[in-house]
Amino acid sequence: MKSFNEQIYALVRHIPRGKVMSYGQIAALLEKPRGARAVGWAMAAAGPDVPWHRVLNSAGRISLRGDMLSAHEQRARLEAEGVYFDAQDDLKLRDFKKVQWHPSPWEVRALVDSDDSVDSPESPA
DNA sequence: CGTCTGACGATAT
DNA sequence: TATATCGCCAGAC
Repeated sequence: MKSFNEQIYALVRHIPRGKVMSYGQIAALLEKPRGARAVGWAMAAAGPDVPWHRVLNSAGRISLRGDMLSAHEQRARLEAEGVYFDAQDDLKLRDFKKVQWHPSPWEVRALVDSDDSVDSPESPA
């Protein structure tokens, strides 16, 4: 059984381009309904192969880490995938519900189990 | 080990 | 509807 972190990365790696998910949603799909904060922690330590920018909070808004730079980069990456932001709140998605990915629980387990990627930079070929 | 921290989230005010 | 609080999980010390 993969660790919670590994499962998180495996799932996030499979979020389709132009789609997003919330921290709590990811935790719930991995059978830890109250593990949203842990997901955020995992994103902070995510490697370059993890599309961390496709993960937002439950309000469909970018969560800040203190500096605004990372938030700005996250927004830029999402816009590059065709995701639009609210004109009133530049960190909030315009149509969060429409771009949110809703994989079924069994689909999630299947892709998490089949994902053999590892977090370390040196993945065995 | 116990304690504190944080890219969260639901509830109470 | 907009803050303030409190609970949770994995890690860092």
